[in-house]
Amino acid sequence: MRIRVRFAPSPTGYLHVGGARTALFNWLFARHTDGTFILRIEDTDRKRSADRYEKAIIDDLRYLGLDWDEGLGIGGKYGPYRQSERFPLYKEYAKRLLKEKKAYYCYCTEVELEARRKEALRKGQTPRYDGRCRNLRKEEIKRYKKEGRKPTIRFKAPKKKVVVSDLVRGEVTFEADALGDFIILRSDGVAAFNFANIIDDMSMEITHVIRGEDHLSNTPRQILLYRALGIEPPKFAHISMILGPDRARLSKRHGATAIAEYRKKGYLPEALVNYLSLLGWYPPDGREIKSKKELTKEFFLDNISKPPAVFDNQKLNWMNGHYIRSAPLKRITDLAIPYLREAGYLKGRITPAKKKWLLKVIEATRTHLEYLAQVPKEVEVFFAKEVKISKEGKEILKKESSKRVLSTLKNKLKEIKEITDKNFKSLVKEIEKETGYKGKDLYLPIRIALTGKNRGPELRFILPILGKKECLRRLSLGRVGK
RNA sequence: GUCCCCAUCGUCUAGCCUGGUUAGGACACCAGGUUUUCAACCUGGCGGCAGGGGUUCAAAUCCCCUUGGGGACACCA
Repeated sequence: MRIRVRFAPSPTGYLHVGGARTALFNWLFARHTDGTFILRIEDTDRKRSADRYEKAIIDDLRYLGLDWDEGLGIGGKYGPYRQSERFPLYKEYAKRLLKEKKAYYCYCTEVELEARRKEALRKGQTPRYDGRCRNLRKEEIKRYKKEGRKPTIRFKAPKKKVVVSDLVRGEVTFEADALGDFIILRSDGVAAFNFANIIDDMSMEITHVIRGEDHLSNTPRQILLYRALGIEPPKFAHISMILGPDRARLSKRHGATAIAEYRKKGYLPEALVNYLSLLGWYPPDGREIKSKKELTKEFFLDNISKPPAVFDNQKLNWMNGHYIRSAPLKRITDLAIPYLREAGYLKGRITPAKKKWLLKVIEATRTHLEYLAQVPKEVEVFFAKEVKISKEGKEILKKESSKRVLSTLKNKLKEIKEITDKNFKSLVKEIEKETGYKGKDLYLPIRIALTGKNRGPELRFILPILGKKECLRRLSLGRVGK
């Protein structure tokens, strides 16, 4: 049988790293097994769901390159793939359970329920529905109806031990009285999560449910529902949570958690995917840098690790930097252009000559990058109109040796047509020969006079990128080099 | 509070299932090399089996307890 897995986000917020990791694991498993990856939207909470989130989630999945074979925007024979369009189906199954006496109407109001819940919590008891509406007498029902109460439908949870057989955790046993009768259809007729979820998994013939560990304790409820419907449940794999540095569940207060934020900051999809793949999974050969193709080949549910994983931004940054350095220069340059525009360094159309120049600028600076939003800061020296020299820099320029090096450089520059990658070396050699200075005495004054800073991109990049004219202009700024 | 999950360097983790390893790798950190600087890169170093009981000739590995962390207990998903 062909493997069918799904990613089923609810559109109540942006795709965050945890969701992305779940989507990725599902995707990898589907691709590894040549199965089907399905995207389904769980929007039964009409109040919190929003179209813009649905759109954003789709954008982010596309950005990560996690394409789906069936579902939203694609269709398929198991559709519709939006739960809000499947309400009749849930109702039908709820009615069936009602008829089979496996569910019942409950007339308790939200206010009553909440009060009882709080009371139980206060007393240190497990908050659980007491089943008081299980056997309502006719007159009671009449009275409630008269009061205008709209009933929910509750599932009669059998008081039996439930064993969840989990692919990553093994057999997990839940005690018989751990759960009360839970709501499957709300008073407004909309299915509750546990119900809609299993009806869809069942009717979409999902074979493996790979999801966050926070769903592990939902699973016994769902298994009970499968049993009541006489259906074999899918296989479950609960992957551990992603934590912040303080070991609390990762959330906004830990900083960036939305994939969209990482995208905006200029994280490459392959870096994000690669880093996320390492959160709770380990490649058999121990080599961590992996393309999506390799990940697909090697990913299997066996080597998923159980303990929760702390999200390490430093490692992500390192990995993103690695991909920035090893990607084709042209691609990184193209990706950097929007950031340069935003910084005001680039305006209008980019001529081929300008593009060529930009490639060099990125080549000179990419080794310093962790993410693309850092580009403007790194390339500043090439765009600055003025050269601001630090106090220490001024001290160095005051030295007799510096003055001689710079005036020689100036003269040499005037003699040549243009400074290029090729003649840079010989130019420096000539200055060295003529002045007798080398090393720091030779290079540092040039760097400072040209950029104002004593660190930055390599000089062999700086001179050709600035060009003869700009070099001479900068040398004459602030009476330097006279 | 009750139930469930988890526990190897600061972090991600390999090793655990099928006891015998100098407990391995990656990020970070430190040092050296390379480079005119920084970065990148290369080499080396620092650093860990939460604690306590068992079982066994032998325990990171199997069992129990403690501790710690996380999750769930909604007309949220």
